[in-house]
Formats: sequence, C-alpha cells, structure tokens
Amino acid sequence: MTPPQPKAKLGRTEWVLAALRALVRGGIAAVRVEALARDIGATKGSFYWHFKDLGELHQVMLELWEEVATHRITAAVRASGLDSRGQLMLLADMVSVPPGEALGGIEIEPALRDWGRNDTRARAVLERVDRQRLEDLTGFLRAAGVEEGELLPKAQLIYAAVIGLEQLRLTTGAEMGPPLRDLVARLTK
Amino acid sequence: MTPPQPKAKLGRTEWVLAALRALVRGGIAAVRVEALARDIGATKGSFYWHFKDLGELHQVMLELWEEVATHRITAAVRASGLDSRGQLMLLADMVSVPPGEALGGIEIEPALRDWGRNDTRARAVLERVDRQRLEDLTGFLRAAGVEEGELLPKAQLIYAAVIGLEQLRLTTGAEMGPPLRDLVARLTK
DNA sequence: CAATCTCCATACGGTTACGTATGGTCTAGT
DNA sequence: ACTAGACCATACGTAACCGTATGGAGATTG
Repeated sequence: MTPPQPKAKLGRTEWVLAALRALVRGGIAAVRVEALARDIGATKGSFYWHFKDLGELHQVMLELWEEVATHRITAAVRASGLDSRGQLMLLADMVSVPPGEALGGIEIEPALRDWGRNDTRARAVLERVDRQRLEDLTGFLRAAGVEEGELLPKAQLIYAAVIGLEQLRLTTGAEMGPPLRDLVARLTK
Repeated sequence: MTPPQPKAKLGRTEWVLAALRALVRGGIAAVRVEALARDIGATKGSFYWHFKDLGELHQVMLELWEEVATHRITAAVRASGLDSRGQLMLLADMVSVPPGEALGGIEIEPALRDWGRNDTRARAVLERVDRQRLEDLTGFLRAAGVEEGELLPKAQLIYAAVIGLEQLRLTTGAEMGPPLRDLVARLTK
C-alpha cells in the first residue's frame, strides 16, 4: 500500500539524524531543540512529544553511534572474507568514512570525540568503542603474525594514526590511505 | 617597591588565561564572559573595559596559542642541541604537554583542535600551525637521512600519531612515549 | 458519527547570556 | 586638596533557549 505519505510524519529518527548533523556542524552546543525544529520544519511541540528532554536525545544519539561504530563495522569486516591485512585496511576506511547509508554520510567520529572530551556520558561510550576497536585490532595483528608483546603498542599506534590522520585532513588535507597502508605493511612485516 | 599588591589588579592576561582554562574544561562554548568573571572574581564591567567583545578575546587567545605552539616550541627544540632523533622526541613531548610555564600547564591542544572544527578563525590558525610543524618534521627527517620522496608521508604519519595518541590518552589511557619512540626509530632506520 | 488516540503548533514563564550605560572608587599628577 | 583618568561594579534592555501547558487537526476504532 504505502500511500505517498503527503504529510511525511516525523519520528524519533528524523530528530536524531538532525541532531547528528548539528553535532557535526557545530558541536554538541549546536544540538538545540529549537534549532533542530527549524532545521526539519517542525516546532518544539513535536520534539517534546518524542523525547522527554535534551538528555534523552543525547542518550539516543550515543546509543546509535555506539551500535554503528562497533557492532556493524566489525561485523562487516568479519564478513568481508579478506585476509588479515585487507581487514585492517577495511577497518581503517570504515572508521574514517563511517556508514554512509546508516547515518546519511556524515562524518560523526571527530565530532563525537570532541563531545567526549567534555561530557561524561559521551566519554563513557568512547571508552567502550576505543577499547573494542583496539581489541579487534590486536586480534587482526595476531592473525597477521605479530608477536604477542608487540600487539598492544602496535594496535595503539595504528589506531592513533587513524584518528590523527582524520584530524589532519581538516587542516592540511592529508589523505589517510597511503600512509596507513605503509604503516600497516611496516608493522606486520 | 612591589607593594604586596593587596588589590591584585586585573589585566588582559588574567582574562585570557581564564578563557583558556575554560576552553580546556568545556570547549569554546564554556568561554563566556560572566562565567569567566565568576572564575576570577570580577564582573563583566572589567571584561568589557579590557576587550571590545567576546570576538576580541577569541582572537587574542588564538594569537597567543599560535605564538606558543610554533615559535617558542621550535625555538626550544633548535636550542636543545640534541641530534635529529632526540629533537623529534622533544618535539613530540612538547606538543603533547605544552609549555607549562607560559600557559599554566594546561593541555590546550586538543581543545583548540576541537574549536577549529567549528570555527573558521580557529581553523585558520590550526592550519598554519600544522603546516609549520610538518615542515619542521620533514626538516628533521631529512637531517636523519630519510629519502626525499618519503619525507612528507612519514612526517604526516608521525604527526598524526602524536595527535591520535593524545586523544587515546583520554579514553584508554595510552602512553605516547614508547609507541612514538618505536615509530620514529622504525621510520628513520 | 462519536470517542479516542496520536502527533504537533502555539503560548507562556523562567533562566542565562551578551553588550551597553552609568556611576563609583582608587591612584597619579599638579 | 583637586582633578583626570584608569579600572570596575551594578543595573538595564534584548535575545535565545529550555521545558511545560494547552488546545487542535487527522486518523482510527467501535
């Protein structure tokens, strides 16, 4: 059936997506009820029907991102069927340009990392995501034949390079592909 | 001479330092006139005598940081008399824990990088600082005997690792010393 | 067709912040 | 002592935002 929805009802999803866009554009301070309402062509009345308050929106944003940043990514990597080095590359790419489909092609990661510097709840989520990714990385490195004692330092180094290159792209426009490939090759040889 | 300053006059400096503290604690959104006034025990009257508005304070903050982040650091590195590898280490350390004396021992760098994601003026400063540091890094790498074609990628990689490890310290508590030493050794060998 | 539930617009009170205006205090110079 | 200027406190007007309250339009059900 699917009537051509002439009214285009709003749901929590639209608000969350608008909130993530605002987060990317102007940090968590830009995630304001009335600004989001203007963005999606609604009013506060709608927001406060879908959410208890801003805190609940924040929580939903964090839950959604944690889900996407960990489970979905690593699941896709595992299902790729690539070898260890290929999985490492894929992981890096997905971290740098996160799920276009799921979240509208926004680069959320740096904005959320900024958020985590000042907000306790966001930092808690970031800690879990970082720990999870480091575990995955060490797993891949182990599978690539890296000695046990070198696993954590090398994983930290690779992950730090991903995060850092992400930042450098903003200012110097550095590409992350080649340097990362080089680093991984160097560390797994 | 030097009466025990029972009144402790305020100058622009106190306001800028308070502003940088607030920036580190809560991002640029926390740099608010009345909040800073409460922090240093004054009122808005004083602020608006020393500064035209918030924009001028922001500009002063950026100018001060740019000066410290580039000139003073590289000058100190040059004056250290260390060899190329030693200079690289020193540079990394100073970036991670910037001038304790000059700015009260605050770690400004990540906060300012956050700021640069959303503010045009801050991003312009960041671009200059990053470019400058990358130039210095390539210089050091060249002096360490790295081939010409490998200079920029390796410099980007080292610098990205510094930035990334800085971020990782917040969540996973990773130390930056050992991994960085390892990376530099690996890249300059 | 009435009752009801879902979803949203509007209006309101309270808070917080910016920037200005104005007057007060303290010091220095004469 | 008088005065001018530096420095700052207080009070004000304006704007933006949060969260609530209330009512209304549209669909849904009996």
